[in-house]
Amino acid sequence: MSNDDDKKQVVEDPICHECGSTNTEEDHNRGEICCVDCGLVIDANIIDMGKDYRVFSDGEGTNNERHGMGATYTLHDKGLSTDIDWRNRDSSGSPISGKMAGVFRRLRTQQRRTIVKDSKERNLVQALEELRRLAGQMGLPASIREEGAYIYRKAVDAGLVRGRSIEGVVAASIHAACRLHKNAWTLDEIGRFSRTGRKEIGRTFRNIVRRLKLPVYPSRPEEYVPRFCAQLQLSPPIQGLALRILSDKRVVRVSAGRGPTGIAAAVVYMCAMMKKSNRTQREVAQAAGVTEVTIRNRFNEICEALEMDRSNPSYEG
DNA sequence: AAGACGAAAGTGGTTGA
DNA sequence: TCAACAACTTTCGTCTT
Repeated sequence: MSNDDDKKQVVEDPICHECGSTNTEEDHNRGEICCVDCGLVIDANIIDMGKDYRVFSDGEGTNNERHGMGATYTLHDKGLSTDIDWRNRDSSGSPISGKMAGVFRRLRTQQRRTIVKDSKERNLVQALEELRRLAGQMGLPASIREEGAYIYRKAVDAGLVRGRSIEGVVAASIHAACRLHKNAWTLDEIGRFSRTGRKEIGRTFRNIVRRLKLPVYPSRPEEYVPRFCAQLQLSPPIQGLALRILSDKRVVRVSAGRGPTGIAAAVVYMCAMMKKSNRTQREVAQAAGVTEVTIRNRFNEICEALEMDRSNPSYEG
């Protein structure tokens, strides 16, 4: 892999959760991404990567590109502290003298001691390491990692880590970040990657949401569909059909008060059937982390709401 | 034999007094 | 704090393909 590939930021095209449109627009004044078709705000608090047009001295303002990486919450010092290279070379690449090498060795030691200055910093270094690992295994985008790291810092400031494991609070922060970014993962799914169990993550998550007053809303079935389809190796048209059915008013009405994963699982099961890519209830249940009974119940309710033939469902909406 | 079906009892979280 | 409640799970016998 080339160095360029390494640095290239992977940004997924934003998709509207409301109408499924990819026709979106970034508004840097308000820091929002909006759907052009239906006006839904898809993402808020986006970062403006553009030039800085302020002028501080003569001659500036013509080339005010920002240099170096931006500040990030995923590094304990936000990536803003000084780095001293481990190679004993000067800027042109030639070796430095033995005397200077000694000076730099001592500087590096001092630097290490100043970067991690107290127990809170040490905690943060360890926690953000765990956060990177967890987010990496889950394949989360940078925006959710940042949000997770930000929430973790807030949790530390609010004294919510005391008496709980770092892993648990990190997992709960990730869960909260996913929910805020409308990309919900179940506690079970996260628990699979974390040393902490579902119950502890859930408890900590509720605590964090309450104490930090995070605007977390109940997750929606749509958020689970892409992952369930991927796990079951179902084609994009099946995923699209599932999303269309989920947005049907009759389905929304009959889903009220029900677990979103069960709804998503039933609709995915149904769409696989419609497109002749049948999956068994057990397969879908396993992918969604619900039981076959739940899928059956939701499936029956949705069929009834859409007036479908249960043994041969079809949909034109 | 595998998958689907549905009844009945058990479990864990939420709500409201 | 506790009981009531709804959603979901577990278990199991039966039916269908």
